[in-house]
Parts: sequence; C-alpha cells; structure tokens
Amino acid sequence: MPHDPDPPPAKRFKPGSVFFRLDKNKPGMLLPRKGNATTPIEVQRKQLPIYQAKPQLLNQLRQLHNAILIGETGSGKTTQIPQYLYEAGIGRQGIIAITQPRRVAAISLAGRVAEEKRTQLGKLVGYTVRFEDVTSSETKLKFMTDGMLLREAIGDPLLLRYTVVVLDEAHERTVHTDVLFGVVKTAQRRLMSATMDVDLFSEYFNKSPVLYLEGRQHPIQIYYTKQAQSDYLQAALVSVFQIHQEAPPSHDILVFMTGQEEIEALARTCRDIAKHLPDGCGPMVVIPLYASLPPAQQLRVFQPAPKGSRKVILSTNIAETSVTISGIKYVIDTGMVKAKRFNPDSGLEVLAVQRVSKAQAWQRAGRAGREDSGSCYRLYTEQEFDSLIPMTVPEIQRCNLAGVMLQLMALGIPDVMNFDFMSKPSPEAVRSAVEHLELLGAVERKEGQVFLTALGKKMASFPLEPRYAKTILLSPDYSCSEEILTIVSLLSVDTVLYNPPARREEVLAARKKFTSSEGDHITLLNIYRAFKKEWCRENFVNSRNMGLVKDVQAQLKDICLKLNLKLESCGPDTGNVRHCLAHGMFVNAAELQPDGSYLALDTHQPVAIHPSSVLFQAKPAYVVFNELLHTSRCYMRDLCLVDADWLLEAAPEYFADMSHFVCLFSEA
DNA sequence: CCCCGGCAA
Repeated sequence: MPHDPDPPPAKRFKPGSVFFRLDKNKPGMLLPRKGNATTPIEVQRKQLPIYQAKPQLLNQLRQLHNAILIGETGSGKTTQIPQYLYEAGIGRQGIIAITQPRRVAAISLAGRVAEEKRTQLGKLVGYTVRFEDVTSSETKLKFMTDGMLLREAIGDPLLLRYTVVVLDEAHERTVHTDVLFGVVKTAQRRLMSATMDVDLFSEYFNKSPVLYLEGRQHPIQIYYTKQAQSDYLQAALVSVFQIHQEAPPSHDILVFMTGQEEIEALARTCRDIAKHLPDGCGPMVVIPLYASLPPAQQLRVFQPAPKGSRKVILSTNIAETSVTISGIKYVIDTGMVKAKRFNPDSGLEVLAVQRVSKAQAWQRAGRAGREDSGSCYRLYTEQEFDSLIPMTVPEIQRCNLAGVMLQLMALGIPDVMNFDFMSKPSPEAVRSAVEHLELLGAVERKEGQVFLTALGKKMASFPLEPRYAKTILLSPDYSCSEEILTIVSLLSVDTVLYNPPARREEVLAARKKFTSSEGDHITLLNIYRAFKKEWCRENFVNSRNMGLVKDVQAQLKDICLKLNLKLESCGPDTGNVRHCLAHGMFVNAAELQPDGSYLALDTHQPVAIHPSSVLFQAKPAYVVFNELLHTSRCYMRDLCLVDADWLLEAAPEYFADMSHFVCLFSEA
C-alpha cells in the first residue's frame, strides 16, 4: 500500500456541547472556591487545558443565555464546565443538567465529578438513567441520559426544575438530542420572551455565540491509498500485515469495519496468516469488537497483549464513540459503515453498507491519537475522501418518526407537524409517522391539526415504540397482559439469543426445546418462562440481556398499574397472545402467495421469512412480524402465526379498502 | 428463499 503522507488538516475541533441557561435571573454572587492545590485531584483539574480558559469562559457564560462550546478531545469540558458553572454561581438556584447519549457516560462522569468535588455520589453530584436514579434533594449537578431528560419533559415541558441544561456530545445528533434541541429552545424562549429577541434564536445555533476550547489531541499522520481499492477487506488485510512487519510490537492497530460477519472472517484470516509469518515478526493477538459480542469478550480489547505481541482490534463503529481503547497507535479506516436508512414511502428501514462521512473519518482517525501521536491509514484515495459528505446525516432524518411524534404531542407541543427541528425530517416522513399513529388510534385529525387521543396519551406513557405500547394496552381484552408484557420486554431490548456462528449446530439443538410452531414470539416466551440464571450458557441465552428484560418488564408493569390496567396471565393458552399481537401489529402483516412467496399486506411488497425465524422452514398463511430488514432481500424478522380473521377484525376499515387486499379471502 | 452498525426511553 502506498504511503503518501498528507499534511494533517488545519486545526480541527471536535464539535461539542450546547449550553443553555434557562434562568433569566441574574447570576448569583461569584463564589470562587479557594482551591487546595496540594491535593492531586485539584492539581489534575488545573492541568486540564480548559483551566487556562476558565476566567474568560466564565465571563462569557455569565453574559450569555446560550452558547455552543466546541472543545477538542481531552479539553476537560464535560467534567469541568458543570463545576465551573456551579462554583461561579451560574444556575445555582436550581439544578444544572448535563445530558449524555449513553448511560455509561452519564454514570462514570457523575462518579468522576463527585470525586473531584470530594462528595458522595448522589449528594451534590448525581445521575439519572433508566432504572437508576442516584440523586437527592441536595443534587445540583445532575448527569443524565438525553432520553431521560426527554421523559422528564413530558411532565415538565419547560424544564422548570433546571436552570442550566448542557447537551453534551451534541454533535452525535442522536434522535433524543435532536428532539431536546427543540424542547430546550422552546423552554428558553418562553422564559426569556420578555427580555430576549426571539429572532436571535430564529436560526438554530447559527447566531449563537461559539466558544472554543483547546484540547490535548496529539497529531495524527493521515495516509491515503494511491488508487481506489475495489476490495476494502483485502486492503485492510494487507495494511494490517504491512504495519505488523514494520512497526514495533507494542503499537496496537484498530481497524474500522462494518459488521460482525466480515469482522469474524477477517479475524480468522489474520490468525491463519499470523501463524506462518517469517522470523522476526512477533505474534499477533486478533480481537473482534462489536456490540452483540458477550460482555466478557468485549472486555478483551482492554487487556494488553502479551509482551512482544501486537494487539489488532477489528471493530465496528462501536469504537468510534462508545468504546475507548487506549494504546492505539494505528487506525486503519475502510471508509465504510453499516447504517440505517429510512424510506418513508415504504416505511421501510434499510440497513446498508455505505461510505462514512468526513466527520466520521476524522472521528476514526482521532482514535489513534489519544495518548500520543499516531497514524491513520485510509483505504481510499484523497479524491474519494474529498467526495465524502461532510457530516453524517442526523438520525432523525433516517428513522421512523412515529415514536418521536407521539412524544412531542405528549409534551404538549401545539403544531407537531411543523416542529422546529434543527434538521427537518422530510414532510413525507412526518406524514407517514402521523398516518401510522392514526392507524393505531393514537391521534386524530381535526381541521388539519392532529391531536392526541386518550389512547395516545396512555401509549405515550410507555418508553416503547407506539405499536408495542398499543399491544400492551390491548392485552387486558385478551386476558394475557402478563404474557404480552414479557414479549414486549423481550422485543424492546437487544436479543436474548446468543448465536456464536462457530457453534451453529449446538445452538440449533439447544433452541429446539423452546421452539414453537406458533412463531418467534411464543418461542421467546417459552425461553423466558424456562429462564434460570445458571442455565444461560448451555442454552445459548445472553444472561445480561435477559436481566435487562426483567428490568424493562418491571418498569412496564409499574406503568400498567398506574394506568389501572388489569394484569393477568392466559396460562398455556397462547392463542390469546397471538390474537392480541395480531390486533396490535396488524400493520405489519404478510400473506402467503400461491407460489410460496409472501407479500406485505400494506405495501404489497414482496417479503421473505428471515432465516433466523423459527418459521423459516414453515409456510404459515398469515403472519405478523416485528420488523422488515432489507439486506440481500427484504426480510421479516420475529414472526407470529395469526388468523386472517384476527387481522380483519383488528382493522376492518384498513383491510376493507381494496387496495390493501391481496388475496385475504381468495384462497381458503 | 440463508443472516444483523450504534445508542436510548
């Protein structure tokens, strides 16, 4: 591979946090803490790059009501800014909220800041994430997931409990952060409309002051290929071994790839080749990294390789943001990522391998420079890099909006169709979402406006996709709320099924005991009913995810109790469960055709049973399914056997419209 | 008819 050095880019900043002050009261008295500089933790704080900027920063923040902070990696902004605000008395009258896209980040940051403040976690400094609330009446600095703040906003749309909201990692543009942009902006405008010119906020953060912070990122040498590579996997393989032969063994390599399958394949190839290397080449430890890997195996990336060996990590984009590995000297970037796209016309999410954005490529490169200078080998040409889109399309423009729209309405936003998104989703996507909610009975249209129905209000109280919430609300009618709660919990977390590809036969044999001819939902229910902690390993069940299912189920049960929903079990009569699922999921129905293929009943699109389904070999006449996944074909995943009558009865008008008919009655 | 990036409520 040619090594053409490319001058490192001009100073780049990692896009950072959005800071909002929600109080219009004058900032409180300045109360600078006389730091005790003899203690290591305070020395550490003062050594952070942000410390130099502190006086200037506070001066600016004191005068501003919102700001965008751009801080390079390692500037210390996330841990220090909340403390500075508090120490300076900005927003001290209430609570300072700092949101994070990920639970682990919220928890560990709270821990770190509590340590710096020398207080017990849950007192002055606390955190709130799903299933865990470590705060008290004393808490003034509250770290939380963005999803959690959004949930809280349903009861408190103006976020009156908070005086300052810091939306950290705003550049990641998660759906939750994007919705919060609008919520926080509304809250702020309401509070400040008396004094502030609303026009200042008319253009999202464009006119908001931007403050820059220097960081500690080390220089990274970027290399491009001379020619475009037709096979990025081959190129990655060649690059790994080229580095392996030339670089000192203590320099670890991180390779960014797209998915489990190609990672496992390349891992095997690397291990094979590494066995037959010439003398002078040290051994190589190849470690795959992707989300569905069991936790114990994920932890392997943090273990140093034995002395003299090189660690080579083959990772999905999980290592871009979620997992930070130290000691990486070389990054190999295939330039590809597997990502979701959404087609509002078909309502179909497509999972496709595509090119990364420039921002993503820089993020990947940055992983080589966390402790020291490093190198990034891009397996594409500089021209190809130039043609990449600058920023990743925000997720809000790539996903089904039904849940977001329901939540916005529950927040009491007056005109959800025209909600002030920072990046507006297409009108088709908004319309498709509202139509979906209408079909579920969650919203009604009156004079061109959409309103939440009583059912919709109840649906919004569940932290679930609307159709799951609907199915739960229907379940008392079928005397199977216990079973539906379990099934919905199972479906709303990552799969509890552990499928190591190398042990496929064993997996199939172990799963046979639970397999139901009624489909995947009932099979999952069987597994849940048989679940015991100690049997997970032999039954290829992911015990961590199963534990999460229990937590989710308890949470949903709690909400059901608050809504006075009757909780009962249908016992062995799983027909009731399927009847209820048919009623709740009728939009996702498919019908067997005379030629043995399937058609989705809503779009008339050809669909197929995914090979992972227990119904893969079967030919049920009618099924409902959880999701469509477009990979090599359009696959239905998680299927449940249903009767045609149940579908008709669930939505007579929907199916009475001839355009929805395929041959619902024609073949007996 | 043969298979899955990553968060989160």
